[in-house]
Formats: sequence, C-alpha cells, structure tokens
Amino acid sequence: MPSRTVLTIAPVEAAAAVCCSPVAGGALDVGQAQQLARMFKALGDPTRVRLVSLIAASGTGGACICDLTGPVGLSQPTVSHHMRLLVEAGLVTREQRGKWAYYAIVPDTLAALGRALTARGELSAQ
Amino acid sequence: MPSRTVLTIAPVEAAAAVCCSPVAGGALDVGQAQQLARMFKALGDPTRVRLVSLIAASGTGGACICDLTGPVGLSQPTVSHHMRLLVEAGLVTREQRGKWAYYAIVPDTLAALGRALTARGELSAQ
DNA sequence: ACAATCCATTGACAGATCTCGATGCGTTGT
DNA sequence: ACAACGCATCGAGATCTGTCAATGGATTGT
Repeated sequence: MPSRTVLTIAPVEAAAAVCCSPVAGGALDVGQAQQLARMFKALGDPTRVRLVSLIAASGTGGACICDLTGPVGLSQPTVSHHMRLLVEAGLVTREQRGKWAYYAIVPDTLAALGRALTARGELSAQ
Repeated sequence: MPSRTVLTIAPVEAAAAVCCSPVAGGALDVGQAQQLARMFKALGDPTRVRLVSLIAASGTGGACICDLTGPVGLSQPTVSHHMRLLVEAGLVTREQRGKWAYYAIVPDTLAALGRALTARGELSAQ
C-alpha cells in the first residue's frame, strides 16, 4: 500500500472511462511497456529460454552456435535466427572470434527484467 | 563461479556435439523452459504489459474490463482476449462479481518469474 | 590456391497472433 | 417481463513467427 511508484500516465486519448474503480492512478508508460514487452517476447519461446540457459551455463567464455544446435535439436539457421532475436532484445551479446561467433548473456539486462517483476511485487520500470 | 544450479540435463538425443566449449554442463529442462516461456510469452505484448501494470495499480480490489479498455485504447473483445491469455498463464486471476469480472494479479507468480531471472544472475527454475 | 568449416541470409511455408464487428449469455434494474 | 449493461465467444482478416533447405561470405588450415 505504500509508494506505488509509477511514472507518467500513458498518452492515451481515450475518455478514461471512470466506471468501477480508479485505475486512472497511473501505470507504465506506453514506451516502457513496449521496451519490457520486447524483452519478454524474446524469452517467450521455449527454445530461446533454453538457449539463454545454455549460454549462461557455458561459463564466462560464451557459447558458439555449434555448441547450441545439438542440445536444442534444431537446424543451424534456426538457432542463428533465435540468437539474432536475443541479441536484438539486448539479452545476449555477440562477439566474432575468428571463425566462431561467441554469445554471452548480459546479466544486467536480465537482472533489470527480474527487478521489473519483483520490485514492490508489481510491474515497474528500471 | 559458484554453484551453477541447474537440474537434469534436457532429454535431447542429439550427439551433444562437443566442439568449442563445454556447454554440456547442463541447463534448464525442456519442461521448465516451456513453462517459463509460456509466462514470458504472456508478457511479450505491450498491451498485456500495460494491462498487468494497470491492474497492479488498481489496488487490492482488482480491475474489471470496463476499467481497462479506455486506457489501452482497444476494443472490449480484444481486451477480454488479452485477459484470457494472462489468466491462462497464471499471471492474473479472474473473479466474477455480479455483472463484472474482476482481475487481480498473482504476486507469487510474478515474483517467481522475477526470481527465475535474478537468481544467481542467470536463468533458473523456481 | 584450394578445401573445409562456421555462420548469416534468403526464400518459402505452415501455424500462431492480434485485432475487430457481430452475436449471445448472464446479471441488474425498472 | 423487459430493457440495459458487462463480458465472453465466434468468425474473419492481416500480420507475425518458427522452421527448414539452399546459398553465400568470411576465416582457417593444407
């Protein structure tokens, strides 16, 4: 019941329909919601969740595609496609080392996502 | 570098392709990955992220559909559809009170999701 | 120079997703 | 009994997504 945080109210032109209870108090910005959803969406596929966990379990050196295709049981182009989505979402980084591309997770991003879920028990930003 | 957690190795028949680094150490189970992905997927849409934050900001009483259509700027059937996905994912509950359906968040589920992201800085289960 | 390896990109396809209008069911109030 | 309201479901449309085989670029090793 204490500080409910929240930032600016979303730029929604709708009439705010005061009906039952006052949700008008405020919530996540549209932009913040988009950014959060983009990262959640990247984790919204079982294969990508496994890829992230595999990379995380591969130590500090990171993992290359050839490490991942076997465990997830998918073709190399498909794994490459999933990795691109994870990189674009900012959840993992890609570093070309010679012939191989090494992927490593971004702990800060994952931690920030986790905090968005656990902070005050509700959804929030940063 | 300490306890890397992880549970059983996934039931993957692939040859484990030992190539560059040892990711074979283990990661999330296929079933665990599916369950996590199902919840992340529910949060993988900007509208649903906003819905969750709106419901969270609506206090203990919960929010009804009529409270939500205005702020998100979508039709009533569409909002109803999104709420169904959130309920099926276990992120919110639905309670019919007379004419209205009240939705409330499930803090434990959100917190568990957050812990899956922050525990040991990596992806884990429970 | 040549062959081999790792990886990304392309093209294609089936299936899932988001959105709406129209309709129907249950509850409330007259 | 009847009208009004809140909500879910249905049907349909456009778009997005996951997957693969085929191809090509870049690097390594002979």
